[in-house]
Amino acid sequence: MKKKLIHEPAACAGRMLAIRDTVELLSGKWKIQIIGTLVFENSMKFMELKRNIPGIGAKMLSKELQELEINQLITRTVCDTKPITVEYKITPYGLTLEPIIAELATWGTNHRKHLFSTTASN
Amino acid sequence: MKKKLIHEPAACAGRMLAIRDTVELLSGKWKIQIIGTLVFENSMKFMELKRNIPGIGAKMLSKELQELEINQLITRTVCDTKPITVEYKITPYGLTLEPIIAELATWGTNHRKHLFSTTASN
DNA sequence: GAAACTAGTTTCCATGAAGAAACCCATTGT
DNA sequence: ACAATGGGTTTCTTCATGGAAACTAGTTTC
Repeated sequence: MKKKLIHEPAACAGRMLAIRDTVELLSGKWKIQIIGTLVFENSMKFMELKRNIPGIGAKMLSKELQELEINQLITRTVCDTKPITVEYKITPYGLTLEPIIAELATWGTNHRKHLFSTTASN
Repeated sequence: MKKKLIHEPAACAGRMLAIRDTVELLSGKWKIQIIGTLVFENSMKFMELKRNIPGIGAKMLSKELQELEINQLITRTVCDTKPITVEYKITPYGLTLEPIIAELATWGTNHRKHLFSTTASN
């Protein structure tokens, strides 16, 4: 039986390409936060999102949402309410990002503890 | 027994903070690629890294490596070879990023297939 | 009629990220 | 003497990111 080579050059290059692809799709200061929120809440209005993500401006939010919609990670639905509202919802495909978001969250949480324990000993 | 509330506001905000922390630590065009390479290869020289990450310039590489070192994700060791070489190595702490890198890689790989199957039907 | 709300778009501007190229230093090879 | 190699740093310049504020537009409330 041929031994599986972890460092097979082609596999390594392909892996790096895949990583680049993912990172590029989630590039920009806010996309991960938006996805993170929508993975959690499933669907939100424009203003709810704006309130939920402190610091983001309307322009940025609208731009990032457009890009996420283009990549089919979220859907945009105009609701026929009195003052018109727009609902942004995560797609099943967008939900496949959940493991990434979860890993980012748990790592960040542990990192906080790590910082505490190392700076406390100074 | 009290039911665990996923949407507990404090937990949600903390989770978003954790995500921001992680993303910020890995911000920049190249850090994830560098970490990805070092998680895979364990240790590399400066020039090896430069060759392995197509497109990166010396300035960027050096800057990103410094930042990663500050955050204790990698170590920098000057080797006493004839033309001096510097070895960059992932730390045990840096290795804890492996799950994130792995998720990014698998998602990116699946995304390629997803793109194929949707554009092929056009 | 004026103001407020939602959901943006547009314009203008400042900062910063990133690339290219030149340079530095030490050593080895020719 | 000169070029090459490894590991950078410095300078200069450009382009993209992103923020603030003003504006549009339809509907409802005062």
